[in-house]
Formats: sequence, structure tokens, C-alpha cells
Amino acid sequence: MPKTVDHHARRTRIADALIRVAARQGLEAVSLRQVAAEAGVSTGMVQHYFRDKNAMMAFALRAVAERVQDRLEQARPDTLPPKESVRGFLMQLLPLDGERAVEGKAALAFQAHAAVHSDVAGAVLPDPEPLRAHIADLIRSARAEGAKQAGAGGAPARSKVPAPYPAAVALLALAEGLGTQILTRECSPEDAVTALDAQLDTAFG
Amino acid sequence: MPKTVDHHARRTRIADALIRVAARQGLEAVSLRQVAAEAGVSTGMVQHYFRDKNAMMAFALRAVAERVQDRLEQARPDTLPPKESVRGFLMQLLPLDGERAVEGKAALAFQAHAAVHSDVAGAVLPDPEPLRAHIADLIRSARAEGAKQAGAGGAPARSKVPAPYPAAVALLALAEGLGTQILTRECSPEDAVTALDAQLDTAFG
DNA sequence: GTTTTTCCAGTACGATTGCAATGCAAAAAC
DNA sequence: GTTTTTGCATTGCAATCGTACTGGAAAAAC
Repeated sequence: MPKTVDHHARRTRIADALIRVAARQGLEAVSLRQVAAEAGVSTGMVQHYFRDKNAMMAFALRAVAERVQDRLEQARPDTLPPKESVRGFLMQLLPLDGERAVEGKAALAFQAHAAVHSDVAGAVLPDPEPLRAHIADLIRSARAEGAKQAGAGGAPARSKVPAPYPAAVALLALAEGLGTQILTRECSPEDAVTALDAQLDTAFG
Repeated sequence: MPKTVDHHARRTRIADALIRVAARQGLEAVSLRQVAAEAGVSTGMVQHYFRDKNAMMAFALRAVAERVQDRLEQARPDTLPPKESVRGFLMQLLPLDGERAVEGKAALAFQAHAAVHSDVAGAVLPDPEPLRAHIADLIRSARAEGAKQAGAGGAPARSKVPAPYPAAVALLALAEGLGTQILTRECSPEDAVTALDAQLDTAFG
């Protein structure tokens, strides 16, 4: 076998360039030549590693999704109490530094793309349900712990606290919504964190 | 003066076509020829009413924003109690029918566009602050009413209820996040409504 | 009637697009 | 050494892009 190279690494490098172009100028500016130039390679090489533009886009879409997933799993310190653990998750979803701003803008562009091309999105994007279920479980366990500490003679559980699963759905959707509002400058990062913390306070007992 | 036509109506008709194309195939597919074909007019006419493509895009961007704004003001029955009034607002932001799905997909595409071209977005998009302030006021008045009905000897206000302004920020961001999750099929409309209602229950005492 | 101004269809042009095809360097297989 | 397979640079092509431009129909002004 002749000259051997790491295909996945090459594809990832090209996908990185695509993400940077998308974050800087939008998906409309993503072309084979633009991406190749951003990656510092020739268009022929891009063509060598991706059958066509759609394949390149699908790979990049999956790459952003996996990067977010990696960040979430990396920020999973199971030693922390449930509430802090969930807070760690959700903060990772907010574009609070430059790196995540780039990823966030690219993710926003891909969201619009996914809403229109649901076929590729469905084939490439991960199922959001496990994460929701995990957060719902953390909420449940935290509330059980809180009820135990309140003692047997205490007041019954307060009404008006949302059920765990809707609360988990709301937390994730809220983080996503706040993230896009930060990117579009509709909301300051400080207000976003304040709103998210308030939401955490009500979701956990 | 020669043949007189309603410029604004013509522009709006073209912008409608642009929105439909963007909702169906994304902003990448928005070209002068595509939009003209969708509107059933010639590209020459599009050029006559818009100096260039950017002007057309900016007009369409403003058009979606105004349409959402109109829907919100139209669904403002001040006779209802505050909570129902806010619920009416937020439900209008969810893409629960075909018409709003089209608008929502276009709005999603424009959001990604606005995050990248913040100059045009800043010049065209309305300030989100008044709506947030209005919702925060409704929350305040509803809580004051609730406290009065609870009587003077009752328990003090429960802790862990978020301050009105962060609650308003959260409600709007949550509606936006749920809306995009519905469009990307990450979340069912039923779960979205459930999560939003739960959020309303906690925001209003 | 003529004139003038607006409205818009049509065409043309240079740039850019996605993609196919060609060709060659380099490294493993022999 | 030769052969063979892979990795990639380059070029070319048809299609589409945004935009400039031309020309004429139509209606108000005269």
C-alpha cells in the first residue's frame, strides 16, 4: 500500500476550515474553494476527501455536534451535587468565550440548514433524548434528597414546581435560546447567566 | 406623473417570495432569479425595486421581524389576566401551524445571517427590550395581586421564585429555543407547550 | 397630439460556483 | 530495478451568480 495518511484527520481539518468560514461569513460563503483556501489546501484535496459538497457539509455538521457532545462529557464532574453538575452542562452550551462563539455561530447556521434539509440532519445529528433524560434524573435525585432533609414533619412538597422531564426540556431549550440571543446581541451574557441560574433554582427544589 | 404603483406593496410581495424560498431551501438558495421566479415576476422588476441583493435581504429581514411584531400586538387581549396574556404572546412565537412554520424557518435562517452580519441586523431589527419590560411588568402585577389575595397573615413570599426581569428574559428565550427545537424536530410541539406552561406556572406566583 | 417620466422585460458580461477529468509524485509491493 | 496504488495539484466546463445596460410600453403632464 502506498502513501498512507490519516483520512479522518484530513477530513477534520477541512471541516474545521468550513466551520470557521461559516462562523465568519455564513453558510452562503461556504464553497469548495473558500474552504480549501481557509484550510490552506487545494480544492483537489478537498475533492479527494469528500465525494461532493453535501458530503463535506454533512461531515462538518456531525463534527460540530460531536464537539459539543465532547465538551459536555468532559464537563461532567460526577463528584459535584446534581444542581452544579447540570449548571456545568448548561454553561458549556452558552457561547461565553471566543472558541464557543465560533462554534455557536457555526451551529446556528447549521441549525437553519437542518431545519430545511431534515434528511441529512436526521441521519447525522445525535438523539437529544438521552441528555434530557439524564438531566431529568439529576433533578429527580436532587429533589428526593431535598425532601429527605426537610424532615418528616415538614410541609409537603410545594406546588407549582414543574415535573422533572418538562423542567429538563425547558433547561436545555432555554440554554439554546439564550445562546442564540447572545450571538445575535439581543441579550448580554450576564443577563443570560442570571436567567439560567434563576431557572436552575426553580427546577431544583 | 406616469404610471403609479404601490412601491411598498411590490417590495412586500417580493419579500414574501424571498421568505418562502428561504423557508423551503435556505438562504443559500436565495438569488435574484429564484426570488423573482417564486414571486412570478422578472428579475428586472426585482432590480427595479431593490438596489441590490443586500437591500432585498434587509427588507425581507425587517419584514419578518415586523410580521412577528404584528402578530404579538394583535394577540394582546388586555382583558385577560396577566398570565394568560403572556401565554398568548409566547404561543405566538412557537411555530405551531404551517404559516408560522414557514416564518419560523425563515426567521431561523435570518438569525444565523444576523449573527454573522451584525451591521445590517442592528440597523433593521427592533429592540427586544420593550417586550421584555412589558412581560416583566405583567409578572410583577400578577404577583402583587396574588400576594394580596393570600391575605395579611399568610406566609411570606416563597423563596426560589426568580425576579421578574430574569423571568421575562427566560420566558422569551425559552419560547425561542423551543421554537427552533420544534423546527429541527428535536422536540415535539406537545412537549414544547408543556415545558412552556410549566415555565409560566413558576414565573407567575 | 407631443413630451416626459416611471415601470419593467430582456440581454449581456465577468465572476464564481460544483464537479469531472487529467496528470504526476511518492510510497508500498514485487 | 519495475509495477501498482494512493494522494493530490491543476485545468476545464457548464451552470449560475449579481449587476449593468438597453429598449420599449404605458400613463400622467402639457
